[in-house]
Amino acid sequence: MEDKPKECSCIECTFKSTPVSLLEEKELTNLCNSCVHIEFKAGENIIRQGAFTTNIAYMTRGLAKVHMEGPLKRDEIIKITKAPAFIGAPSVFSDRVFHYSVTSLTDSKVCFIDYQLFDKLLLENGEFARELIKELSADLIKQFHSCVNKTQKRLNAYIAEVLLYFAESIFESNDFHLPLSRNEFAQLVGSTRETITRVFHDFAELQILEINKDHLKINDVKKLNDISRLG
Amino acid sequence: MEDKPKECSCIECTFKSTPVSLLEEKELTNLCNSCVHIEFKAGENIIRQGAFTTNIAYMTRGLAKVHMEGPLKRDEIIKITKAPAFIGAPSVFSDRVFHYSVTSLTDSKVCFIDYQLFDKLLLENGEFARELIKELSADLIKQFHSCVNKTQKRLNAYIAEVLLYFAESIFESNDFHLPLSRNEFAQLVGSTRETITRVFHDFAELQILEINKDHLKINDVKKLNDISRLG
DNA sequence: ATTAGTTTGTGATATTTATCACATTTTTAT
DNA sequence: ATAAAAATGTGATAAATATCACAAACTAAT
Repeated sequence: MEDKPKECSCIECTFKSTPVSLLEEKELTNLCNSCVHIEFKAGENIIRQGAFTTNIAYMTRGLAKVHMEGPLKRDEIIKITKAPAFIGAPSVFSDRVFHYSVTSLTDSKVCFIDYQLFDKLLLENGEFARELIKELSADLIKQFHSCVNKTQKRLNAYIAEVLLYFAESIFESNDFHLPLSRNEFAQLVGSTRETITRVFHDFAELQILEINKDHLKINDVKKLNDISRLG
Repeated sequence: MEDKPKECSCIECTFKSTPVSLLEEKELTNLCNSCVHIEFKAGENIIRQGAFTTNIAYMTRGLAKVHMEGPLKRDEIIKITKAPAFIGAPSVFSDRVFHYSVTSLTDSKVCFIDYQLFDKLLLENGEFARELIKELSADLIKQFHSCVNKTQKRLNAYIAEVLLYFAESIFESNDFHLPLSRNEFAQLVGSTRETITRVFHDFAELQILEINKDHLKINDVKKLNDISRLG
């Protein structure tokens, strides 16, 4: 182990994620020296459900789907994650077995950090630990919300919500390329490919949406919002 | 602040919860001196959605429902929590506003801990922080699972799963008093009062369940399990 | 004990969404 | 460029569950 950072992109991470920005220089150096950066192409599997792990995976670039094989052996997408994010955190901290898969939706970059070191950071740097607690807490609450909304809303309302999520939180634009197939979108909202087709067409007919393959343009955010809230 | 514990039930907590058991004696003493124990009767509201908070709520005895008003203004029950548990943790750590309500289902006891002190413990005691991270992580994964199962299974299968959960995890007996009304049970599984009645009767007809008001007896765990896994 | 309020049960019906079958389009590989 | 494979669109139909309306049972209060 060396005592100063080599050419290592961990330094850049500092500006991207609150937890990492709290590390002291020496800690960051250690982090740099015991992590591996790997690039993934769109569609590649980053984390595989059922695998045992001793690494913390920190996605520094790209978009990924977090998905899980359900009891009926069909895949459900739990959420869409945008870098930067600790994509494997809850699994590593609970029992070291991944309970879900993560697959990249765009080209992406993931930094695998040795768990031993990470654990040491947690023990020694309270602020780092606190930030991680904050992130996990926020994730948990988001999860509560999306589960409640999915359960309570009718399908077109939940689809409207997810479309707005893509526009607002993922792409920050009302005009974007949906990084999911119709089938994957169905897995995300708990429906089927055919029904997604139909709802998208309904939205297009109502002049809310313009659809061209995977290119979506939300023309009427207000109406989509109304559907999301009331429909 | 005094420097030795008064008659304070925090000491007992040590044996109940991993995070608390990691505290040093002095830390535990401080905890004792800055927390308030409150008892709740069955049905009383412990945490109210929308309220601002500066306390960590630690339930030391009893059973509670964690519930949330959904977008259609109907209540959904997110989960059933059994003491000991940090019932408000994720909300306090993210933005200090409760995103859900917690209502006791049995008589229960809750310890409200000042957030300032709690935060200090987190910063100074890395192992305590790590345990909290573990708990939050495990909660998040449980949440993923229940959301996927609820989405993917048909209703009777998910109801079977929830009944088994009560038997195995909450009461550790196949013979118990359901602490929820039909309507609440419906809110937990995402259905309606009427449908719960019908499914319970179906299970009774199949000799799987004996029902007498809120007293349930699971006669055929194996069959209920089959329904949960495949149905 | 009687009444009022709440919870539960039950049948008829409506609604939503899945499923199935097949056509069409798009993508990928040769 | 062509064939094969994968993804998408579309109508007809089926299945699951919600909704509605009302009856019955239970609970709590006077």
